[in-house]
Amino acid sequence: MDKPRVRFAPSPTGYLHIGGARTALFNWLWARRTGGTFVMRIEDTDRERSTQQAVEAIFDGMRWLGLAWDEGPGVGGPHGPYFQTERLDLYREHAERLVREGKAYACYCTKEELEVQRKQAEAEKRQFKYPGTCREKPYDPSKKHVIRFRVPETGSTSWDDLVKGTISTPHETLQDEVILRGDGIPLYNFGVVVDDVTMKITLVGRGDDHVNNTARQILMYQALGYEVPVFGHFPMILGADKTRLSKRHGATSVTAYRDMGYLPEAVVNYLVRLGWSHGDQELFSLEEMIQLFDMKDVGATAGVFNPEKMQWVNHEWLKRLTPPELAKRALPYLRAAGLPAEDDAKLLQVVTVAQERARTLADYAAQFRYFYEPIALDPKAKDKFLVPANAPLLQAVRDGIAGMEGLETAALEKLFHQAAEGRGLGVGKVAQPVRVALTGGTASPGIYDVVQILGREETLRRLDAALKLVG
RNA sequence: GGCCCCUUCGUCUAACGGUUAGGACGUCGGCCUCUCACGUCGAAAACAUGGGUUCAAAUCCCGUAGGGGUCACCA
Repeated sequence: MDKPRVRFAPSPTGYLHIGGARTALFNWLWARRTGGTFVMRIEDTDRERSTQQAVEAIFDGMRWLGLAWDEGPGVGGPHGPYFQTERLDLYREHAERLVREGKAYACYCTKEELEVQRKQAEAEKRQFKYPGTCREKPYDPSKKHVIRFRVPETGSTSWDDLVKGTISTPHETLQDEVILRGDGIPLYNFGVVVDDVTMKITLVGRGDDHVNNTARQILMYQALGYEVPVFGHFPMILGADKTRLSKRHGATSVTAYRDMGYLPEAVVNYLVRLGWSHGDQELFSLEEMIQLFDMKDVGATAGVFNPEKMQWVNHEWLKRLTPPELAKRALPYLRAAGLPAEDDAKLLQVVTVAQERARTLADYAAQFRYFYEPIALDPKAKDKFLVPANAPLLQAVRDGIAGMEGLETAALEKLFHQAAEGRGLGVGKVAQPVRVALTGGTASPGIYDVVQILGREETLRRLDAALKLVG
């Protein structure tokens, strides 16, 4: 059997969104898994809404996720061009052939005429369906016309959907739809069929919302005399209110998650688990997914996008990075937050302590500003811990650090313990005031780590400032 | 409204006729501990509903309800 050929065919009307990314991912995984080919095609026939900017945004998102295409824009391939607007001749040829064979016909009805009929049907509470007005009229290319596809009036078309099983569509619910507009631009269903045929696509994996297009497309394949591919329809991704995921549910573009400090590994991992699973396993590398993914394991039910779980997945991936790798990835986020971070030993220390504490790379900047900037003293923390009673403790720590050779953990530990025990206190009683003095708040990484990252000079400066404040 | 699809903890899901219905996120509690987090232990939490079929149904069939999708010279 030939290797599968799959495709991702977005319309460049906006950024790459979560749902599109998952569709792309499933197709990509299948291609990688089977040694097949992943084709990228841009469906830009809606000239009003398609933009070059959106094309770039989609490519950008795909590249970030690590989903490279084997054929398509940029990489070329034997079945191009890969933009529909560059394939207009192909659609016309196919449409004309259908007209010649009587499987399609020219329709001279105007939009206005049809609109009147549609209104009429609506008024009579009737389902509007193109009545076949031009079905038997002779072909006159000199008159303004569109091409309509002739659909059987009875019977039904069914197919064995890879994820949903057998689906059947009665022909009476279909109509003679327009496949080619007067200006030669194909309509969606026709463009898809001609392209999938000429690009030799063997498996069409796409969103659930295309189920109702499938029978008409199959009818077109048959009219054209081409082999029908296998179809698989992935369930929708929903928002918390169980309606289709959209902007009002929050961020929906994959690049928004990049900007929020998510790792592509995590986004892909989360997305693959939305509609697919492998036993109890939650974490998958791209390599593991490729090995384990199977279209047959894709579930049939729509899934709610859960930002909390994606954050958890992100944290898991963050925890798996080595500190140098983490530093490299975190640096741009610290910079973006206006922090004077460098790719140096200090950054390595910061990301190491942040690794278990922050769930996104953006959190590294948000939560650990005080390693790079003067502290923002939390008033409540100040009132509770920077009080005269704690002055001797702060002083003891300050003097101890001032007199230390280095800042080894063991030495710091000894200092804090002595300061506490000498007064019959627990270490926490010392650590908290110091923590407030050094970080401005009551929650931070281990206090010895904080001292080491800040360094002796800065630690002493902050302790002195706190002592002054205490009075 | 017509047609199509879907229905297991709040959420993602496992189960492929026989399980105390499992795991994960989230939530709550214990432990660990210099705070936070991590880790760890534990708890609460689901088969939409009514009929069949079967010795046996979350699993198969039918109905009902609920949800989603789609009905363009958009994609």
